[in-house]
Amino acid sequence: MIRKHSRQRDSIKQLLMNRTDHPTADTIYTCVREEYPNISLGTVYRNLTLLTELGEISKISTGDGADHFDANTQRHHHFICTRCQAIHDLQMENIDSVMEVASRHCPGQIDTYRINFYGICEDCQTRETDDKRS
Amino acid sequence: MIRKHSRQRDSIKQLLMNRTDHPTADTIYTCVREEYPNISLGTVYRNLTLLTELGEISKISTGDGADHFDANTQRHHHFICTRCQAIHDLQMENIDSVMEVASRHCPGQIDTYRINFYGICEDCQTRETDDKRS
DNA sequence: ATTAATTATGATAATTATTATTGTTATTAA
DNA sequence: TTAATAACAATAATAATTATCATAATTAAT
Repeated sequence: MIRKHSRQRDSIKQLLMNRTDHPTADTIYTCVREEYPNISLGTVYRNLTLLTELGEISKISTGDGADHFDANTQRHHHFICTRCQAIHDLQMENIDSVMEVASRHCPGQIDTYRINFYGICEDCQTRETDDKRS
Repeated sequence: MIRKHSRQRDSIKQLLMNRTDHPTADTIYTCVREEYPNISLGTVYRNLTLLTELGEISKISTGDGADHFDANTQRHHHFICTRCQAIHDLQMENIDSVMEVASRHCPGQIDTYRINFYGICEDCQTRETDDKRS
C-alpha cells in the first residue's frame, strides 16, 4: 500500500503541529478550510485516521463528545478540565513504573498506557472567583 | 430535583453489579429486555447517565466505538485488549503518587484520574498460537 | 384507598460523530 | 506524456447518543 503525497494531509499535520490545544476533526476542518476552501470533512477524518495509524499523531478520547488530536507523539498525559473541557498537556517525570505495577495482575501483555487526569483548570477557578465577586 | 424510584433503573444497576465484563448501553438493553421486554433504549441511556452522575456506576471510554459501563466504583484501572476489545479490571496497588507527580506541572487542581493500559490479552495470545499450529 | 402532582417511561424523531461510496482529480513512476 | 492509482470532494449511510412528547408509574397528601 504505497502512499502518495497530498497537500491536504500536509496542511492538516502542519496545523496540528502549530498548536498545543487539541482540536477535534471539526475544528481542524474549519481551520484548514482557510487554506483549502474545498476540502471535505471526510478528507480530514481520513487523514487524521491515517496519520494516527502511521503514529505521526495521536487521538485523545476524553469520553465527552468528539475525539481530539495531538501532534505530540512523545509519551505524555493529559489534564482535562471537567468544566470547560480544555485538554492540557502534562509535562511529567517518567512514571513507567505504573506499567510494572499493573503487569503483576494483568491478564495480558501491556504495550502502552494512557492517563487522563480530571479536575478544574486554573482559568475556570479564576473565572469562578470573579463571578462571585461581581 | 427529587428522584422517583423505578424498576427499570434497579434492573439496570442490578445487571451491572452481577457482571464483571463492562457492557455497552446496547448490550445492557438486550439483557434487560429479558426482564422488561418493553424497555426502551432511551430509558437505558437515560438511567446509565443518571447513575453515572450520581456516582453509582462509572462510564469507560476506550476510544473505540461505544462507551462501556462499570458498577465497580472503587478506584481501579483497566486493561483493554487492542485485538478483541475486551476490558479487564486491573487489581493493583495504590499508585496515587502519580497524581502528585502530575500535580507539579498541572495548570489546575486534579480531582481524579483514569489509566487505560493497552495490549493483547492472554486469550488472544493463545488463540494466535493455536491459529499458527493448525 | 383516592387523588393530585410530578417523575419516569416507551416510542420515536433528531442530532452528532464518524465511516463508506463514487465519480473525478492529483500525484508518481515509467 | 502518459498510465496507474492514491487521494480527493461531495454526499449518502451508519452508529451512538440525546431530545421530544403523550402516557404510565411513583410518591405524598388527603
